[in-house]
Amino acid sequence: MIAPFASGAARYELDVPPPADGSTRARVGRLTLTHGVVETPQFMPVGTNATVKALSPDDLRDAGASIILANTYHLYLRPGHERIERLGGLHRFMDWDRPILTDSGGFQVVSLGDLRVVDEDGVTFRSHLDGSIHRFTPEHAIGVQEALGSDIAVAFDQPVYPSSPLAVVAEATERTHRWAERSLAAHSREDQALFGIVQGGLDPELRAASTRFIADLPVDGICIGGLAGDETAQQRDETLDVVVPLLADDPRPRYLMGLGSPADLLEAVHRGIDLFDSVLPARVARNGQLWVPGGRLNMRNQRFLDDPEPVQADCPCLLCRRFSRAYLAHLFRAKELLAYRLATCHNLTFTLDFMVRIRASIRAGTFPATMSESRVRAGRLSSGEAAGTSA
RNA sequence: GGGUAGGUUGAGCAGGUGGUGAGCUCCGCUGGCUGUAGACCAGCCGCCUUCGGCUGUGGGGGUUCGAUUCCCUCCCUGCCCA
Repeated sequence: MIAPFASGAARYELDVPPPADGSTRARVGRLTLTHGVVETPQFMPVGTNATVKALSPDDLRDAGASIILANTYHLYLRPGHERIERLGGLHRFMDWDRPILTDSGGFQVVSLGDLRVVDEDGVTFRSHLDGSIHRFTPEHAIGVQEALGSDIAVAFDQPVYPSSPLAVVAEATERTHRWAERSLAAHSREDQALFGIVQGGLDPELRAASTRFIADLPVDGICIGGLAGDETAQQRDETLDVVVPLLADDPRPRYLMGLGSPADLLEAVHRGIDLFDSVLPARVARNGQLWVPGGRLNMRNQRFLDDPEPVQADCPCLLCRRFSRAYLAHLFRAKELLAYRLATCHNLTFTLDFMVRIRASIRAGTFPATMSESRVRAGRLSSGEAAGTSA
């Protein structure tokens, strides 16, 4: 049994450790933060601009969100972290009183592409909003996050696409390590946890080295970055099978950054991941794709125009309680704003309920077998492939 | 009734003054989206047997080797005047 982890701003306890038979690395835990408790495995909806697009805080709560993610880079540029601090901090600003994790802005180093230049000290980039020039260093990224007042800050890192050449991955990974140390040194806020990020691309040795390096730091949690990119599912699984076993006796939560499809969540929980975030359920919802047990519905398809049934009969979300598929299909065609809210409510409710069922299954000692419905959909969890047997 | 401007693929248009009109935007159809520059992007969107072929510029007729273009006539629509 792993001893609980505790720092000034975070405490992590395992309610259900992974089974001794090695059939799965899945576990249930409780992460206690300044603004509340997060049960793991858990999914964090992404609210980049201090809002989960299309939803109110009440909608988020109704969907079952216990922690959300916000973005350092975006809030620094607009409205400005100092303004948010003056206005009482991020929680008060967006009226969300549960935990918030802020991503450091490292991901934007990749996603903004040509707008930035990386050097050893930090990143110089052009604002995507007005073209003005800005600079982020590990110290600055931490300073912004402390001003925002999130429950969890994340070290400034330099992710690269998984398919990048090994030399590129190696350089970015080593720089990420130096930046993690600087992030840690710069961090001072007692009521805010700090997570470090493992990089290393798809190379097993780089990944292992990065895992050891980050795990040796006194951070409050271990992020696994650089995935959810252009890698295959198998490459992702193999990478997790390198990282997680090295953390087997580590008492801190493991956070896989950027993954969010039901199949991906299931697979990664099986391989020992505790926390997730992704824009996927919210983004695909806005684009008309609704997640239901056993598959997905594209509400733009004309077959839904006369469909009086709810999207998912047993779903407690605002959409499914009160409206038909036909109504939602109409709203999407008319580009009515309610479409985006209702669809996002549903997909986040679905995703967060999926995590509830995963936790229940782990508690019952039947994971992943009782998730068989999803298992068929995932098509990847075979009995001979149990995580622990090969690790 | 007179005058005038028009009639182009579901809608709205562009273009075309005798030498091969399938171009655009909507609408529509189908995919995609994973630490959010994303209520977005991509493909298709006359017909067929689709690396090609056929049809198509309001209807009919005429001139011509060749007509969306020139001529005649008819129909329809907007506006102005009676």
